[in-house]
Amino acid sequence: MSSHGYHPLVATETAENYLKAIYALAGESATAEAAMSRIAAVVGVTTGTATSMIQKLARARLVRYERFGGVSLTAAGRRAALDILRRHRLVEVFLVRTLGMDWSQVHAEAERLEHAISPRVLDALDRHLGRPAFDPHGDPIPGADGRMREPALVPLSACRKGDRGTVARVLDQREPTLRFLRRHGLDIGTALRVHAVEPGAGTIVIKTARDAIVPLSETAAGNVLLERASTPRRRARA
Amino acid sequence: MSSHGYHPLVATETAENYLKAIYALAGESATAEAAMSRIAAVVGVTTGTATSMIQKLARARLVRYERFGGVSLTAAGRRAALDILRRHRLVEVFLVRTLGMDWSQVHAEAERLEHAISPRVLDALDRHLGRPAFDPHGDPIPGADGRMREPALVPLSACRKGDRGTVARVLDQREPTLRFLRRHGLDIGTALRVHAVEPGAGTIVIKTARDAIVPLSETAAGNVLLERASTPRRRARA
DNA sequence: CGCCAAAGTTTGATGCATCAAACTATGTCG
DNA sequence: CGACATAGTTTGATGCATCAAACTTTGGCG
Repeated sequence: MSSHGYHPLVATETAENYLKAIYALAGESATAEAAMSRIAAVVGVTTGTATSMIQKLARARLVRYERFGGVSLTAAGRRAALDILRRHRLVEVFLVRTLGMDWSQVHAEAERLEHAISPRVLDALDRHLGRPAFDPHGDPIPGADGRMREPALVPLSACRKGDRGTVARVLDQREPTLRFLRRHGLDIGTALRVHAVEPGAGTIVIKTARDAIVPLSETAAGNVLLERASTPRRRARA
Repeated sequence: MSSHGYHPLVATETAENYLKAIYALAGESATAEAAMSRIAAVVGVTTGTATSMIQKLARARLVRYERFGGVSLTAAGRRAALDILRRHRLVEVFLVRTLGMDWSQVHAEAERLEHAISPRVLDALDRHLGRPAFDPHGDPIPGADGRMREPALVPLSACRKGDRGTVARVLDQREPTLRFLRRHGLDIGTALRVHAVEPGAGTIVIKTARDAIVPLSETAAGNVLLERASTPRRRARA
């Protein structure tokens, strides 16, 4: 019951969550810094708590930190963050493809499970799923070597009337958003056309292949990334 | 990242481990009591730690406890323990059947995963696996209602020369034991015959359908449960 | 330039889970 | 019956993660 036996990259689940938050905020670039208050908000703690946790991560050489300066990931920290992201996204693929769960629910579930996946299970899962490159929301899955290609995609909010493309990625993981998109047939891989842009109303109206007309706010449209119709590529189907 | 949203039966992972330990030691019977030192040993903590944790579980009405008296599960505690057992065993079936892992490894992995499985995922998993009744070691899986049938089986150590049967359950989850059994073709469902009982050597020698002759100590044989040849029944195949 | 709000840090406290070590019941055996 | 070993409990401490609240920088603006 007690002895576990394999030594995870990072000491605790909590630390993993902080690293994931910093990665999400600062991204791939080693220079980009995350603000303490943003980290605290994403992890869901007070800024005081975040400060002391970040100081601990800095002592463990997972982040670079200077009093009143920003926070950025070290190479080791980035590796750990990508490892967590890999676990999270593979779990999402599993939940959708193998267990048949809805894409609107799997983010929260993967949040729980990602910390309990050992390298052995992760590898078996990856093999079982056929080494997928994208998760059910179109997010790319880092490889076992920590490398990840982020295809260049256009946010729907940057498109103009008449533009065509297919839904390639949805950045917003919130359940209502994803349920809304699914309800209107806007799954990953769906072809669509920008029917109208209404700056006055702050909306972008799209028309799907099934001739459904769906208006989205600019904010919502900013979270839907398109692959331009002219440049076909293979993607994971959810 | 922060908000989880579903409220588990028991507050913490640690508490779950204590309940599981008590169930393993005291079993189904409400009267049976587990000794503090045994609980501490199974969970892997000092007796002092166990005492204080048990006192907390008693306050939460999950166990019955009296100073210097034994520890037993309340109805609520037993329900929680069976729920954990269900998660553990379904995860084991998944790891073997879906991911193709070896039965000698899955116990340790399930130990990690069982705490991260939400009711929703558990249910999807159960459906995906076809609602199995036994895990890869032949242990029965409690139903969603908390009910569990433990078929009556005979330990190999209680058999006599000439007795026949099939391996139905292995109580010892340790990796070397399971690797040994598999190496000698003693999987769940394997038919065998007791070839000789050697009280002098403290061994029981069995002969498999493939004519392999395997000697086991009485202790090891006590952990291998047989289904008598005369009473066929359907079991989960690993 | 100097002040102030916003962002960040520190401090002192809490609850959880743990340990080592001091202490206390229990029951067995001479 | 009583002493003693064994099992169990208590106490005081540690480390983790957290909060609220007091405090300190920083940077922009009047």
